[in-house]
Amino acid sequence: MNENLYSLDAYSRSDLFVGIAPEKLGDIFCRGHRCLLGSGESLFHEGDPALKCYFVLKGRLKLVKLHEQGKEAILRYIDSGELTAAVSVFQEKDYPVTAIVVGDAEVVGWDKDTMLKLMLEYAPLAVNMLGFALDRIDELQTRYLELCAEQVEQRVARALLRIMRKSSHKISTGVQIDFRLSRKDLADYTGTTLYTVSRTLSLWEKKGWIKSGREQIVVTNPHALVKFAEIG
Amino acid sequence: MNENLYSLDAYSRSDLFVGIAPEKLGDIFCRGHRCLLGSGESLFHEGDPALKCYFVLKGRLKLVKLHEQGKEAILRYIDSGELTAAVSVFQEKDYPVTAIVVGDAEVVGWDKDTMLKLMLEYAPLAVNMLGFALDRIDELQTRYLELCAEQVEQRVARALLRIMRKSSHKISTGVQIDFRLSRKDLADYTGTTLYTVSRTLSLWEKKGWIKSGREQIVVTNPHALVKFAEIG
DNA sequence: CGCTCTATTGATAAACCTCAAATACAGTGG
DNA sequence: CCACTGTATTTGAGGTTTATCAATAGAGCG
Repeated sequence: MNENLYSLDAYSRSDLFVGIAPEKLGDIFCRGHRCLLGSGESLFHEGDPALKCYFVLKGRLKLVKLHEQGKEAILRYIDSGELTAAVSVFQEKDYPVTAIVVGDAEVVGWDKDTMLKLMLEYAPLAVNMLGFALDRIDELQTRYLELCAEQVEQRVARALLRIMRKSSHKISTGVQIDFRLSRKDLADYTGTTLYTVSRTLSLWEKKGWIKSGREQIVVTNPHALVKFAEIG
Repeated sequence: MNENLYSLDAYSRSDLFVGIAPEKLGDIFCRGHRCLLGSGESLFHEGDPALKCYFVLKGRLKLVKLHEQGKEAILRYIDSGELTAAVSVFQEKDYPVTAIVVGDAEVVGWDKDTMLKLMLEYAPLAVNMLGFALDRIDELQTRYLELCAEQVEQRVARALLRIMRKSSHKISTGVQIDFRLSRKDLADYTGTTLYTVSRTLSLWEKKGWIKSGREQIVVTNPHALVKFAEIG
């Protein structure tokens, strides 16, 4: 029962369910399938038939898109309280991206039919989903422009700040990223190489803007980083 | 009356209105504001309060996003039969992009309230909009990956093909892009400079893949271009 | 015909990637 | 507690891609 309560809590905190009576959340919850996942597991894979969409109850997913020559781009981190793979509901397509679990995670999945029924039954759900889709378009467009117009260091700064604003906690020395984030991850997120990210972070460490270790970063001077991200 | 018929025709051909009875289109049409636009005019500008969303009846829009240092990215061309600025309906935000008219165009705009009423009255409209939003996310993600992983020439090839598939017509010597497309446009679309695009097109012209003039391109060997776009 | 905008092309420089090798670190099992 | 092993990270050197700058040529328009 504790588990159920926990999950319902994650539901009700999410903006996805704004406008839906809290007592209905149990119903929505029951009609999906719960799933526990370990670090590095993939929830769905690019090219698989898109059968379900998922709500993250706990933990985090990394959405990546793969390129032929082995390169990959991190499109987004999906924190708990967020929905992903909404495509599955509307189109008879394969997943266009891969979702990889970061740390441990717990998700609920609904298949196409169930989700369609839920959307008809709980109208705000569809509207909220459209709202989120538009948010994601905006974010992608912004990052697309940054990738076009800015140099690597500036993009890394923006990436680090974007991740920090979404998933970090204060510690004595600064603001720490909540999850394991390697140089390679940051590189894939910003369209560069792990070498360049490493050099960049080393430089910032010398300047006292950050403090970084193995797959782990603390931003010690967010203000300086913000300024740099804006001016370049 | 001829004009009305023309416009209704554009409506009914658009996938946006799938699921809505054709005889209702007149009603939807009447509740928006028609607007004729000349080449280079901007329909809305990044940073303006987002009051309306627009359906393109005729002509074409260019969606651009501007960067501080004068650079700009072309996010998308919007052909007739497509909707843009759906953000305006859902969020109290400013437009995140600028829409510039390419050639001459005719659009219909609905303000937020009208659009919300229409969506409630004609349910398929909301669902179709969500479907299109998801399509756009997919396209942006794909282009984002390409920008991360591919070199300039490959990206230019993909861009030219993407534009060709959407807006071209056959002529005796090949497939001609429907609208004026400068080297600068292609550069802004692919995240490079007009110089590099010029060099690339010159090369392809020597190879006999294209035939280009001032703001105008004919693809004479689409097959070769497709192959190049895939292999790089 | 002259004006303006677009395109071409060469030379140069900058940013960044690639490769290679060394080093640091976390986790594991003795 | 320590050595061991597999990653992650750092850093240098060198090369490639692509941007930048500059100058010229060409095309369309009044």
